Amino acid sequence: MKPKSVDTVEFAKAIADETRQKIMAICCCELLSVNDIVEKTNVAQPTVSHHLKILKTAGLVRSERRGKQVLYTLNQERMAEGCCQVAENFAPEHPVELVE
Amino acid sequence: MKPKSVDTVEFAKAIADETRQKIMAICCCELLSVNDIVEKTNVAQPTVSHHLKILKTAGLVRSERRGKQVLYTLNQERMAEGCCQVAENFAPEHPVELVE
DNA sequence: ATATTATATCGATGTTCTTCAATATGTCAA
DNA sequence: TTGACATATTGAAGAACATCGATATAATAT
Repeated sequence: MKPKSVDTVEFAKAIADETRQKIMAICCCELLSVNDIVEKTNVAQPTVSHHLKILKTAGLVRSERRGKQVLYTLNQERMAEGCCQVAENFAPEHPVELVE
Repeated sequence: MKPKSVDTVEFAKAIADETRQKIMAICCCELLSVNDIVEKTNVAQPTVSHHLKILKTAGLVRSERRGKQVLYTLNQERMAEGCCQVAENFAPEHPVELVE
């Protein structure tokens, strides 16, 4: 069974911004609050929330409320799926696959 | 020694457009003239040239002049490298690799 | 209830991007 | 060298996007 299909345009658009890639890198292996991300990026809080929403809509971050805070973390599995789908579509002769 | 590094923001921006992905899909495994691409996409010729330039600047297509025509083809190797670099940066716990 | 803290939404502004008509450049044939 | 064809560039218009101040919503504690 194939993994859930990925909209490669939406995927690419979601990651096609420097600020978003900063955010993605920061919360790649960590569960961080919005304020943590604001402090680590020097980007205004509404801007961070805006980018998190885009990433969330694309399925690239998970979030959970912890008291007053909302914690975000990158969804690495979806990231890997997106990358594999792009490669499958546009580099069929250079196959790329998930390693177990 | 690591392969040539990829600017993941430039890579993502280059592929983050529906028209460009159409063009990429069309000339993925073929060497096509600009006019071929125009006909297959129903996009105006200047628009196609514009997108080809963006892809070329990002290193994602190769081109060669054949008489009056200029033939383009997708650079699958660079595509695969871009995908792997994105995965390496943003899905380190779900490693993705090029298969030989 | 009220104050405090954390995040989301709204609204405005400036920037970047896509698109295409018009035009320029390049290539070849007669 | 003139004409025809193929592609690239220019310039302009509109759409999409990033950014942030102001404000709304949500959760908690006192």
